[in-house]
Amino acid sequence: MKKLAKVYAPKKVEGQIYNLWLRSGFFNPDNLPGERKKSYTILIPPPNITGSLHMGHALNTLVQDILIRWKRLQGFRTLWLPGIDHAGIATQARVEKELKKEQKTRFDLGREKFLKRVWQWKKKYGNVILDQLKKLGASCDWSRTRFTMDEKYCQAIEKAFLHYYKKGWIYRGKKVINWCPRCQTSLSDLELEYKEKEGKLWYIKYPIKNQKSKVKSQKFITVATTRPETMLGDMAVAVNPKDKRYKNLIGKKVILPLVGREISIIKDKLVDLKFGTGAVKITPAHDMTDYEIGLLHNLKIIQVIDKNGEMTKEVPLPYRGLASSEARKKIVKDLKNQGFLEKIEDYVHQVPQCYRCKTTIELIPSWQWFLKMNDLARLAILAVKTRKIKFVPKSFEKIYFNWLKNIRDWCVSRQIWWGHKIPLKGMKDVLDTWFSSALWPFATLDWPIACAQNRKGCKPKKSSDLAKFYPTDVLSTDRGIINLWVARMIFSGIEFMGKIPFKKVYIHATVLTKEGKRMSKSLGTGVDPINLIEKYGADATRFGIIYQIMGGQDIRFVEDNIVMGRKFCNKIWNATRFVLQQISESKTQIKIQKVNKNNLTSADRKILNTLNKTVKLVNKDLENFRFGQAAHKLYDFFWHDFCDRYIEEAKKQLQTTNYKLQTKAVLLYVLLNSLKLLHPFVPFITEEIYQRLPIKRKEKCLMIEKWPQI
RNA sequence: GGGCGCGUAGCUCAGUGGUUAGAGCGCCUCACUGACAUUGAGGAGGUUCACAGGUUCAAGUCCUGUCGCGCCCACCA
Repeated sequence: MKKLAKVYAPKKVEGQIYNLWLRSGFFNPDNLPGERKKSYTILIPPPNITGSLHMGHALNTLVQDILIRWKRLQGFRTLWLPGIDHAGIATQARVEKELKKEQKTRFDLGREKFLKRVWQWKKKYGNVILDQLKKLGASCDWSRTRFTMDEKYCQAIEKAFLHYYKKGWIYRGKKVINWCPRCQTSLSDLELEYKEKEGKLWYIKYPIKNQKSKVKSQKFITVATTRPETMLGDMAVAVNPKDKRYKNLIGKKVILPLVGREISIIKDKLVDLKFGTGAVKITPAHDMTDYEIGLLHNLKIIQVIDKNGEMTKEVPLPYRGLASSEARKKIVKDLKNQGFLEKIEDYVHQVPQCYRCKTTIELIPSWQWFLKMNDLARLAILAVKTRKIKFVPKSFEKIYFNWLKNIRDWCVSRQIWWGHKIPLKGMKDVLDTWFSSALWPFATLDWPIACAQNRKGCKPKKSSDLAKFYPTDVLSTDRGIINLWVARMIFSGIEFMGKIPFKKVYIHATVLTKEGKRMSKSLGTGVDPINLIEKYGADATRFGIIYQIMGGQDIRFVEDNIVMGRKFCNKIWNATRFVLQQISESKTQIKIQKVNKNNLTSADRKILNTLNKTVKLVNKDLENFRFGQAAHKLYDFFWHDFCDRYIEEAKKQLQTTNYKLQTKAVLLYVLLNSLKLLHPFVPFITEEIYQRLPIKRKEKCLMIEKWPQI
């Protein structure tokens, strides 16, 4: 037995230990020893191929690794399946940014060459995060790594699309949709970010036609708008039916300034009588609400802004071809000159922008593919209502229900190039990247190939992964994609597999800066977990982070806890040194399995009892996703109960011939069981120590030992 | 505009209505005695838990309101 160094040096052991695990093959459930009848499965939320590890990933990885390692020790057939996401818009935007350095656009290259470029990118950066996860100690089954554009995965997408299509749930239609003029694509409502901007509220006077002029009647109706350039597409002015101010104007015509078009004054409940003047200009082509009002009132749709954010030929000559922002300036100037501008107010409002490139969104009418959401939303709601799927913390179910209850049909087509083609003849569009993500829980397990189709849908072949691992146990993710991703996996799972995709949805805390702000790469407020691992070691980083996760509550990250983690690792190391020193002096074989109950001192009994109690409490905490609480208990047990109290007492007992042997046995017994308990949290150091432990009946790895029984 | 969460020691956070409110980090004093100075022993630090009311025999813990902070949702143009 090699002597342990006085100070634990993580760098010396982490790489070796990770290789030991890889060589063992035990990350793969097929290689696990023993019977292991029950499976336990987690699928990793696939990181984008554009990214590198940040604190959110690190935390999420720890949560999943702790659960998997714990269940593996408990004798489950554990699968933690890793993978990566092609991340349509995000990746495309990223590669376009690279191209920009060469002063090129994707259109300069053309579709084929551009896609070649993206695949090169994928090859280079596709596995960056997954490789970083290994540094954290993630025990994923790398042999099952999936990519959303794998051939098999593409088959799943095709199958799913056609299924919906045949059912009549996917249809093509022209609607007002969110359009990113930079990415040149449609976006779903969930792909917008709202940013507060200081703008103006322009009050514009629309002259009322045919005033057979009774002296007192109004000559104008004034509307307020934040986007005067859209007025060129106005098809009506709407007021609330209850608004007394305008009652006598309903049905009258107004002449649209600058355009000369005659449009009507209509009534609609959707108009808020408290906002602005209570009269709203209705532009069905460039506003969601206006579009809906337009449908109800049979208004024509005239598109005045095109896909490049420029004015179309539907507008009067002076404005044609202008960028919408230029058109705005000119229109305001002209309105002012012609006396139609009543006043301008400062106004702060939320402006939608593209969640990937931050360009301001235009709303334009466009032909797109939509997936009907009514029935699917109902399935998704039911699964959570009936508690088949539980959110932890439960409060997040509200966000989920809220979205599903007010859902609109999902615009699933995108006008980008990087993604899955819509599997119909002659279609150039590609699918929303989230359409493929929605199939993750079963597409990664080789649906539909693993299926024997029958009338009721998919029946997985017995030997397939799909049969063995679906439904999965836990989905752990960030709150930001509850609707974008989680909800869609739930209804997809039920629709295609006839079963929910996972039983629990764990929404982990968000890691904020010390100031309580979001960590952001561009602001330089992010903390790089890889740096922490370099500085303190992976175990210290793991323990320090998880120690702070006390519930759904967001955490403000401070390095202090990582310092604590490092000290704790050193404590584990040195307690081991002590125990090993005692045992190596002894010529007698220590039989830890047979701690003689009759010869125990009160200190012996106490530590054994406390150990049992700790096992029980840690189990309970982990069952309930209380990771921080479990870490606290283990810390207190190991440091205070074991080191401060028992080891100190043991030093005395070791002087007494009567107790000497028994004390050694208890020391080794408690140490071994502590290692097991600690292993999910600090896997490297515990494995390293286990490898050096002089015990009989040793497993190849601590990773596959037996979790302490109570 | 609606919803959710938070405001406890210098910092980051724990605290199932019930004894003198806890931990880690930081700070101070002492101790390098064979596991560990990434340690051990001891200590200071909360006008008592943002503020104001209320329920209760009893409130950091429950209720109402106010202020401050953060997040999510939303078709006020």
